[in-house]
Amino acid sequence: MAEQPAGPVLDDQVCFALYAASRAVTALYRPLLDDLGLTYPQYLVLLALWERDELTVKDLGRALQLDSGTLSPLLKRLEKLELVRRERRSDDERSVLVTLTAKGDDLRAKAVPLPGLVGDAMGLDGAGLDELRTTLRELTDSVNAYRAALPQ
Amino acid sequence: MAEQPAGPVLDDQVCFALYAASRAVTALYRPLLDDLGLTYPQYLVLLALWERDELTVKDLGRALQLDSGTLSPLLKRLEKLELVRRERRSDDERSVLVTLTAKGDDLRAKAVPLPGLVGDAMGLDGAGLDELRTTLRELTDSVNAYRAALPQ
DNA sequence: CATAACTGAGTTGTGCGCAATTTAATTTGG
DNA sequence: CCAAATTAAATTGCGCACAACTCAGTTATG
Repeated sequence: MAEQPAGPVLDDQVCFALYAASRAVTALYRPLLDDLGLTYPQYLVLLALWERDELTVKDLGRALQLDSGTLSPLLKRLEKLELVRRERRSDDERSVLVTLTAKGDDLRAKAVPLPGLVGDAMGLDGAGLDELRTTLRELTDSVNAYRAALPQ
Repeated sequence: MAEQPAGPVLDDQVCFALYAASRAVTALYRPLLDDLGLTYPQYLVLLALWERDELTVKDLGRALQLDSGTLSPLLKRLEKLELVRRERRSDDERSVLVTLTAKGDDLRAKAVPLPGLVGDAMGLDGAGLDELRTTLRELTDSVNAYRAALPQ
């Protein structure tokens, strides 16, 4: 019998592998996004807006799984960078519509090469990436369903 | 031909799937760790210490891929909770040895059920978890090698 | 129509992550 | 042996994440 620590082991944990992988990928994006003057979460917000201009803070929160406590200050910074505009909806003054400025729209072209570069660095072929993305999405859905079932 | 946004799409990105999965798993751990009075990164530090007491800050940084800017204040909080002790090494006063207190050691027993619970919530069987962990570790290594090759 | 319930943003406070800098201790080279 | 280079922690500053709370606007109900 091998020695066996009387508890969980760091390197056995899928949760740690996820945590480490996520931070490694973000760290790879960092110098690339620096050239665009963006952080990684800001880049994700712009990804959502490039896909469809005119999203409310609530829409962005649903797409990125982030709440207003994270998004409100982040969007203020993007507004200060003149990449997005924020305005209350006239038909429902509770909602804030976020739209791209011309400057924000222009940034899209500079972002096009990023996913390819990062995909290469991951050391997986197209099929491997597809499979990993599918597995991760199923895992996320499963975990979130489990979470929703737990609390009061 | 379907419409195609002239740029990267959020839901196509493996990087976003990683980011979302990592946060979902951390969020599942949160209420469980609340019962132990720990945050997720604090739990990771204790995982490393349960495996082998007596690690320097540098050792912990290597194991968790975190720098002293993150670890120093985190370890101070663990010390204030009386879960770890910190002391300079007598043979090299630059290094700080982190060791478990009895209270920190006792917490291990309460942490034993956590990985099983979280594994269940992920909706993967043992083989699926093994494969995912292997894929993620290879991805992390590949990305970090790529990063090391880039800068000055 | 009044008021209670709900909804969407924003604010506050805490704890990461990480770059950049500082300080002290050790090692190396001349 | 001493100055320069290296190393290990700690500190500072910024931007997330997220819980808890506030506030204004909207909807539902009696």
